[in-house]
Amino acid sequence: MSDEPRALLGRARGLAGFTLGELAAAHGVPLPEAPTRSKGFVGRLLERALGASPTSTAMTDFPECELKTLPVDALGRPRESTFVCHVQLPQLAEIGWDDSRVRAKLRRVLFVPIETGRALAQPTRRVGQAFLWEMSTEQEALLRDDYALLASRVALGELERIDARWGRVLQLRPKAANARIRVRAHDLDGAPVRVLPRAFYLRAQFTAALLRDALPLRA
DNA sequence: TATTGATCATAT
DNA sequence: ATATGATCAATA
Repeated sequence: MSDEPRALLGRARGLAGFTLGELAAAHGVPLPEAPTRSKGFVGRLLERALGASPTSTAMTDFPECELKTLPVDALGRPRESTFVCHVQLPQLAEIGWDDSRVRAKLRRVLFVPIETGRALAQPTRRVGQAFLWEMSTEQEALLRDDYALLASRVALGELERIDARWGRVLQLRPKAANARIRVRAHDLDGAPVRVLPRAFYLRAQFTAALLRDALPLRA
């Protein structure tokens, strides 16, 4: 690998300790007024702070690295799952793990923890210690198994039986503006059907493990 | 309280 | 309509 990911990590670590308010001010970004209306704000702010091309058509935010903010509580535990990518339902059955978008996205990830919580107003939330993750053999085996399970059940026409409980580390959940949105898919006979869009997510328990491996607590 | 299913903003 | 950035809010 080039040293780009390392350089990026260094820059991300330089942001540790700053509040989102400070970061927004430094980049001339207005802070959203309603927290519920600002779901993607943190991610876009960090992209900007780290110089990712906002309109990158590439698979990942940076040539060799995907950027993900990670909301954590006061104890440093992830508060949410992590979105990976939409599922291409019509093609899922034909795309194996090795060629999947999930694997491409997760090849190398720069995680930036952000301390978040109901009691913490967005401008006062702080950036934590960023870390770089590349999946281990064991982690990839877990991801591959979950992907294979989900893909095979979809191929069997059982999409509607799949819920967020499936998968040990990788799950399939709705991903849409609302529950009435539909996308094209097809049933076992190849007949077109319209279904709620789904996406792959990493379970919070999984990213918690990544955090522990990367930033072990010290006494 | 942890997790699932639903939702919101922005851009192409 | 699709993709990326996610978090909200109802439920188990």
